[in-house]
Amino acid sequence: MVQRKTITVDDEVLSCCSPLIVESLSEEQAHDMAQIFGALSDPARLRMLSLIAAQTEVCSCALEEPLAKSQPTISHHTRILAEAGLITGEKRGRWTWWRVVPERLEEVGRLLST
Amino acid sequence: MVQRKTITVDDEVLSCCSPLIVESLSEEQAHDMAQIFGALSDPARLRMLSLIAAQTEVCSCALEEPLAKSQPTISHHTRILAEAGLITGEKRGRWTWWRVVPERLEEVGRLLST
DNA sequence: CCGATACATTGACGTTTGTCAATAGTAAGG
DNA sequence: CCTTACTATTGACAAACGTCAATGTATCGG
Repeated sequence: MVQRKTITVDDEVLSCCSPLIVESLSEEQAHDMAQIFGALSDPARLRMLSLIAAQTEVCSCALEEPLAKSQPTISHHTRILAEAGLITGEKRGRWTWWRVVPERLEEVGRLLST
Repeated sequence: MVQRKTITVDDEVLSCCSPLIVESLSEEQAHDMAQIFGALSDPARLRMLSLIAAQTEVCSCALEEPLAKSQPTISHHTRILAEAGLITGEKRGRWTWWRVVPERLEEVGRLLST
């Protein structure tokens, strides 16, 4: 399933401390980090992320209304957040339940720390 | 000067702890945060940021070669990073010297911390 | 089975973004 | 001044992005 897939480059980028500050980024590292921050660079996705974080578990249907976006758009955004490893989706019955990945948020946050 | 301008919304977004996790984001907050993360969502800008961070002060002319981009493109990216408050430019003589704003990086990083 | 429900995928459209050539602005040196 | 050097701005163009209608897929209830 797409929602459970994590991009292949996480470990290389986030394993250590802060490659952004410590060393000069390679093109690959920069590309991978850009993808992660790109997932955070849209208002709808940020609000979506905070909505999911507010409750511990949210199904896609509960996002459509507060974000005022169509169902395909919601699905599109959850996919992008999931591919960045920021949320995980578990399909139970007809619903897909989303939750944030706190460790991942911490990791990304540490990218900006000295 | 454009390089010294900081966007007006910084305080509202970054003053407290972590609005992303704590509360549900307003459209304005989400828009402003998205702009900041958007500045970090490009490989060229990330490498540029790490190049500036590596040395303490860099002039634009020293970025053109390692990034392999044209001069207008470099100027474009420095502008975006500066408008996000991540770097500051000081014009001395003919050169514009860029440096990172560590506190700002910390602030942005804390947005992702719980 | 069949209809309904939740979600994903596809295709299309307008907008934004990254890029560079060309041009303009500004500061230093003769 | 006039020229040279560094940077910003403008305009143009292709690629990427956000959005939604239409369609597809899978799951539950009857």
